Amino acid sequence: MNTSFLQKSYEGNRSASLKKDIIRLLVIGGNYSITDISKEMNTSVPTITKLIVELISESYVLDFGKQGTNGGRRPNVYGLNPDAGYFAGVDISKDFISMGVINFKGEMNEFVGNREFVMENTIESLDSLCSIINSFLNKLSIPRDKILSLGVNLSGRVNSESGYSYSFYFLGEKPLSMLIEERVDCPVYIENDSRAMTYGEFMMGSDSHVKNMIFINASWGLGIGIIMDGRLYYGKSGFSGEYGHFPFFDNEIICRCGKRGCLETGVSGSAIHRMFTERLKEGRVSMLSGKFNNGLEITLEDIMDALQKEDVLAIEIIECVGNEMGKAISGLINLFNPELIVLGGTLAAAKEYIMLPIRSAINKYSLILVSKDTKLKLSRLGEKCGVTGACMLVRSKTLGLL
Amino acid sequence: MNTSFLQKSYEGNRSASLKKDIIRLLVIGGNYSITDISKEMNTSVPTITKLIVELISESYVLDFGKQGTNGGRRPNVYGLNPDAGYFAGVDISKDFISMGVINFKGEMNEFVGNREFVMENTIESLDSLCSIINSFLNKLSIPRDKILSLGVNLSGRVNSESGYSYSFYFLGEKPLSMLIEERVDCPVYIENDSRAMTYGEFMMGSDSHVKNMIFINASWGLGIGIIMDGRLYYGKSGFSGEYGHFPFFDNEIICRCGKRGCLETGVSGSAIHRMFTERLKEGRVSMLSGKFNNGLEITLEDIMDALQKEDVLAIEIIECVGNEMGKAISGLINLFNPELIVLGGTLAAAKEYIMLPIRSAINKYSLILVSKDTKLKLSRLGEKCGVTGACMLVRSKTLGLL
DNA sequence: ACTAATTAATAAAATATATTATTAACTATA
DNA sequence: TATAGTTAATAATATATTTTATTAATTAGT
Repeated sequence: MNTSFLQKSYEGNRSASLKKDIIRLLVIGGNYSITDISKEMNTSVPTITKLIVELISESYVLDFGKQGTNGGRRPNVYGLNPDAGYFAGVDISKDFISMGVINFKGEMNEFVGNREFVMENTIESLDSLCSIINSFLNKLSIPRDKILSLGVNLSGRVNSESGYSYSFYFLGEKPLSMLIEERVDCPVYIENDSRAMTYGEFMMGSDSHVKNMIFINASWGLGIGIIMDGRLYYGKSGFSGEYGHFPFFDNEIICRCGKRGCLETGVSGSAIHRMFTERLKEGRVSMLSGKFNNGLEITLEDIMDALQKEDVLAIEIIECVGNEMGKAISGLINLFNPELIVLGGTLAAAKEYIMLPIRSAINKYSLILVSKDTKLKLSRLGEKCGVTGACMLVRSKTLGLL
Repeated sequence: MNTSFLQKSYEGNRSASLKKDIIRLLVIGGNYSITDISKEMNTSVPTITKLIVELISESYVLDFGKQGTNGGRRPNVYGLNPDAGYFAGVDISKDFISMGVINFKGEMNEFVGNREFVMENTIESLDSLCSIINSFLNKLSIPRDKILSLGVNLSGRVNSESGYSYSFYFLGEKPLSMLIEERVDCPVYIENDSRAMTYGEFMMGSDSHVKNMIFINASWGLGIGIIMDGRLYYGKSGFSGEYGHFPFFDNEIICRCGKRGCLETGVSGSAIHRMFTERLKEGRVSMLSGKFNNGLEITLEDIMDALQKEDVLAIEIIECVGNEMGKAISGLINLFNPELIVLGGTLAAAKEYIMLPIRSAINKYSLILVSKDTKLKLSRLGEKCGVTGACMLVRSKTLGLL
């Protein structure tokens, strides 16, 4: 009878579906009084009262006691029980992984950023990834069985529904999510990195009322995430947002996808890296010239560091890339008429060095009437964006809130 | 008590909201038995029975009697009453207007295609437009008060919520929808032409299960419409879909929007028209050379006619434009991972002449994994697309089904 | 400190909806 | 053409939900 709203099929079970709606409300809006929930959900106070009592007895919800008010009897406010369960997230990028855990309320309890890890398309690499995840989870003060699920971000084509990753860790028959599940012994959802970051920024961003936003993940590659009418957009197989492979340039640079002219070949961390080393080869000077001339590998992180130290070559290249990115963003504005565009990923660390040329290109290339609707911001979450998104998204998936 | 589900606010009125859901179901799926509706809506048979009886007494719904079955008692099937009301639609393009009327069931009763009309940004032009609409509506066999609303398609930036059109008929203080309403004495909704066409194709297309589709309106300009998760996408102010002004080319052609490099300058009817006349000026021959050399104006329609007659220059230019369009469509595929892309508008009449280069460019420029999800089709509705969309959309808006 | 006004929470009554049982209408098959 | 099996529609009953009334807790003003 008193089945958890998480379990079973609740098709046509109004009570369970209302409970889910309450959880959704608390996830998005924090704490609420019964009267507020009742108004928000167009459902009577006695019904909400009954459901809240049940949710408390199931320990998903806590009574946080009386709240201050502007006249009248003070209501009790209710919110999610932080300890009802935890959700872990892993963000895998080109050379690093980051991991974290959020509680039921969505607060991040643990975070490990940018641990070095080189991904290879082998079972061994997957084993090693999973043992890193396992040791992270075991070191937590949270009992292992309280971690309800794990979200894993990967770049490239990821079908989070089927659990298959096609660009990385495409290791044959079984879906990747199942392979990881077998190794970490906990439900696993995989997701495209840009989409997860988008969700993180959407849920944690200051503009929580925003219903139409585009997140730009400008890292080694370039991907975007799309929130439309308040929902994360996937597309037919979850491959939406591959803006990096938009045929944007008339150049002869071969993209890692095999095609040429991709936006990514001119607008991305890899593009900056290529341009920068090309210039060094041509004899341009930079504070990285020494390292380069000693035959050492220049990384994208080196370039971003140099930028912070006002390296002229880095500034110049970022400006150039920013201009093209602004042009590309103009296209998105004309296409989506979004309320908000958030720039995130590695390149977002360039802050105003990249935002300035972007803004000026938007003025140049987008329809003014359309672009004046659109706010452009830097990611609030920074390097935690990927993990936050992974955690938030896996919570929503687990609770069935999407 | 027995308030029509169309009127008043039905916030928190379950009965009215269920009625709307039934209407929505019948709009999308045609006729249903009570059992089917009950299953589809997760609501009990007695409840649905009660609501259907009410809807019949309100004359929105008709009992179409017994249906054949595969064993067991035959159910009565119910569907929309065609005569419950009518919806008119007007599609205004560069040089023509088309008008039509659908009944409550969505069947087109009347259609007048491509009546010549030159739109100007003046009150006089608007007066003349409205008198054309009025005489069309008055000539119908349908009593005027049975026409519940009128949908008007315009190209350019249209905010259908506020009723303002910013690109055409931007005539000052009052919203355009109100100006037309005053002249035709019937509720008016204005809409962007590409979006309306998209909705028409979405509702009438063969692939009715498709939840993610992109419609490409390739006419004098180039616009797209977006259906995501089964819903028509508007964006913040309803300006989404302005793909024609995506900064796509590195050319020096000034677009009608004032910017340069817009996709429209290379992929659109106007681009074909420009290229064609340029070639004629350069001395290239075509079956239109005679007309051109006599100093007569060559229209886009002339070129499309010549194409049908296998004019080599027309074929050549269409092929070239098709290739660029395919490149542009590849970008959309990578971005949206849609299930279906429909090509409509004037250029769709070029059929395989344009589809072939488009398909080949998609193979060249899109990610195979993504594009193999996507079917590409020509519009089923052809020249009726705009009016059909206007009618279907204004029905949905009036019935509150969006 | 008392009173009126305001809002919250609970209880009782009324209404709405769903479940189950029953009857009806039909198909397929012996 | 009878009969078992199947599905639909209706009736009766049970359950769920809302509405209204009542009580509780609080603030602001006198």
